[in-house]
Amino acid sequence: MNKSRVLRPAPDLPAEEAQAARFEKARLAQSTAVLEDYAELISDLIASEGEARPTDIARRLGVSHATAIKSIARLKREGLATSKLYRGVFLTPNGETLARRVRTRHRLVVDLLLAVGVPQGAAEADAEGIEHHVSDETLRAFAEFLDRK
Amino acid sequence: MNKSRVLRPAPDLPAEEAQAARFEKARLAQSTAVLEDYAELISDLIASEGEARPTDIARRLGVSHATAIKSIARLKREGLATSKLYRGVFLTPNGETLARRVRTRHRLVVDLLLAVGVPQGAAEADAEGIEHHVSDETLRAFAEFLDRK
DNA sequence: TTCTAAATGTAGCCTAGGCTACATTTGTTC
DNA sequence: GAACAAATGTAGCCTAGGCTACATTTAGAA
Ligand SMILES: [Mn+2]
Ligand SMILES: [Mn+2]
Ligand SMILES: [Mn+2]
Ligand SMILES: [Mn+2]
Repeated sequence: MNKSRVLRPAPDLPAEEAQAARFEKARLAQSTAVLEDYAELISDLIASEGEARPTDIARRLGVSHATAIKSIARLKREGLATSKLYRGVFLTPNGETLARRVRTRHRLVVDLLLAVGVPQGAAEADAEGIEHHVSDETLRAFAEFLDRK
Repeated sequence: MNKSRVLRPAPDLPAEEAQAARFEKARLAQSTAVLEDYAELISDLIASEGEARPTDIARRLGVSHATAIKSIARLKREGLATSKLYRGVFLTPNGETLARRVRTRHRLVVDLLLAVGVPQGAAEADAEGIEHHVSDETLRAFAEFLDRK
């Protein structure tokens, strides 16, 4: 055993666990970030183009089409999307629900950033990553803040 | 070729590229998030406990010690940390610089969230993920907003 | 109808970051 | 100084999400 463990006062265990819980939450959010971005994008493409094709999805995301197809496979596996061979991608009801939630959240995050004075370009760029870590509770606070303004 | 590509008006290419750039930026930020959290945590542990040991790092992060050791290996590979066999972990000058920057940013993000009305617990939890996606430009806007208040 | 380019799909490779199980070293205690 | 428990390190496995190269299918054009 390391001597320092004995000489040092016991660390604050609850605080340590709370910190670990925060990191775990961030890791969990990260693990669904890709699903969220795909759902939002597929929904956008269907709305604006009438269909969501793997190539278009890939180009918008800046990844290869092979990568996009692999992620679409995960979406299907998780019950968020469907597609038939050589046909476009569609969202299941669960996928649609996710897309709506994600789109709303994305917009609110951008609006909040703009409201506190972040320049347009930075707001739009940073929101793409930030959004996935904004909890419902935080989102509510953002909405209330924007209302008050 | 898909018929719809012909019938549909040409999509706005610059906008598509801009969107891809935003996603790419988010992916890049994600790829350094782990390094940032480790640097910040190692610095905190050295400050508060006098040393940063793999077991303590692992417990604070909520991962196994094997995972922590593997990530520490990456920190070393990237010139951010050093360690000798069975000894604790230390930050290189580059690692220290990173830790300082990350700690400052972390605090600013929490403060900004609190300032717009996010409850303490949610602010601290969400900040752990959000921080990695906050650009310098956005951070500056946060600082100015907090100053104005 | 046939040809051909684009889209789609598949295979196989890589890295990061999780994990468990096992081996080694250390340092305290007896 | 030996024994033991804790810490540290290693090995090997897994999944996600990147990539390139190649195969197949589609659908518009000739
Ligand atoms: Mn996003
Ligand atoms: Mn988004
Ligand atoms: Mn963090
Ligand atoms: Mn942090």
